[in-house]
Amino acid sequence: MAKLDIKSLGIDFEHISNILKPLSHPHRLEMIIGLFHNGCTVTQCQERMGLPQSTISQHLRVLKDAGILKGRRKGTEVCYEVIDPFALQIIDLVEKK
Amino acid sequence: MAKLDIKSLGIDFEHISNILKPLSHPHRLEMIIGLFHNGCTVTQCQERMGLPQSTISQHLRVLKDAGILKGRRKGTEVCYEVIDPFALQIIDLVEKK
DNA sequence: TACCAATATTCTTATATCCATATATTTAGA
DNA sequence: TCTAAATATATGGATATAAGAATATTGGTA
Repeated sequence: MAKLDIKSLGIDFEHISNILKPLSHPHRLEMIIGLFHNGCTVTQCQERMGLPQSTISQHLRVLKDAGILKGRRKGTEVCYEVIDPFALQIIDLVEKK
Repeated sequence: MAKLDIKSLGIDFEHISNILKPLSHPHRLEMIIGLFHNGCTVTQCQERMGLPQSTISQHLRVLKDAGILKGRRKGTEVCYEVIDPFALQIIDLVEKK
């Protein structure tokens, strides 16, 4: 029986790990799931996670640079939301786990 | 409308990122998916990926230490297989993508 | 036991990540 | 325009990760 060559699957491993890597940090994972449930602003993240503001901002930036989040300004606040479909699928798995 | 506290979800973020992190490397991702399609031994990985044997072994060790893989010895060879259910779900997503 | 193939480990260097402190930027409102 | 609140960026030190070369181990077989 001939095996299916993995290359024929046409998977872009670089791209996928560019999504997975930012998600694979406990703080970022908690932050991103918290966006749905407990508010999407930096300050709200900061309050529930108990981390310095700059640390929160930096984690959000990693997620934004990866194309996972985008920020929407409302006055002085920025509300972050998940925009990457694959990331959404992962988050779904995590929540069901 | 009262928001659901994220803590009530009881998600173990540390544990999840301990699975996600090892998966979030392009070589390891390719390796682990190749296990299904193109052989599960170190040598087979090595041949299809074109990396030094020690590099392959080290990546497999990371995955094994995380509890994602286990190795089954057959004589002089070791056949690796995925044993973590969450990892299997991720792999499933990746293949369907 | 001696040897070979397959796999694992050690060691080393280079690079990346994490996270806190301090500082800058942006926006709204007086 | 001055100020305060929210967010972003710069910097630096500690730690972690990546990967290849060299070496060690394990298992089968003569």
